[in-house]
Amino acid sequence: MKKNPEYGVLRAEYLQGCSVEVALNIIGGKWKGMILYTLLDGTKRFNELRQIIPGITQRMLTLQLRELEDCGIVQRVVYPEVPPRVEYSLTEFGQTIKPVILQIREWGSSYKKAMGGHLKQSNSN
Amino acid sequence: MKKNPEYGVLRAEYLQGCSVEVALNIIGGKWKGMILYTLLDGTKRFNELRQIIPGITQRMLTLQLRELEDCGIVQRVVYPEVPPRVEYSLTEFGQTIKPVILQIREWGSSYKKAMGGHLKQSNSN
DNA sequence: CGGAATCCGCCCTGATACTG
DNA sequence: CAGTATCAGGGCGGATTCCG
Repeated sequence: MKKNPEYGVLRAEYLQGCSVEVALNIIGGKWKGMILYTLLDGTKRFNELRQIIPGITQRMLTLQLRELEDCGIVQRVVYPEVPPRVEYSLTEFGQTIKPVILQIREWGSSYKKAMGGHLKQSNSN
Repeated sequence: MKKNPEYGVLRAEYLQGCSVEVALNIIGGKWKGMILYTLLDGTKRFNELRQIIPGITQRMLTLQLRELEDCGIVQRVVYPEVPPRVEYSLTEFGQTIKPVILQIREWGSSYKKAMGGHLKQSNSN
């Protein structure tokens, strides 16, 4: 999901595959979920996102935001100021992903609870 | 999520990160979603999965199933027959992922509907 | 039938430096 | 502040071969 150099254009590849694949192409990946989860909270500036999401590099944040923008999920607004200010937020359609992300989070939480005690201490070998 | 050579052991890395990341580590990736979606339907044999999931290679199916097994989401049952028969199914806890996958599919479906008409024909340039 | 093992290319990702 | 440019490495994933 990262070959077309033309930004701001919904690419056909985002619509390939069954519905499950289409959705996971958008919210899957290493950073997309966290970015979207962060944006559920409301509009965020670039460096805000960088601080909230642990471990993400500037490059990756930029690239992933571009893809989400291309998907029509995230909106990017540039304010012509000095120093520049860029704000990211969910688009109107992007808002519809909120219950999905929240349910994913809930399941992840229950998974941690269920599996937290099952960690083998055999890695002390 | 693919370095530990010891199978059948829940690895700590599956529990790292916030709940959203934990969940997406399990259902994200290129094939996991489709595999889980297929298994929602019930127990499947190895080659059944291979036929149902378009484009997956034997290697990838094996690797992804192993990871899902390590996560405690998928159960692998080997029948000592000739020729061998191996059946995969969701574990009891794995069943809890069903509403998540279904909601992901639903969102993907609405995404296709919403964006299907927005494809730029500008690639005819 | 259901794998395991090996080889290998590509691209994803990180690190670093530079810019408007 | 919010990027872009460039380079380098590692691992993801495909193709192929072999096995019980």
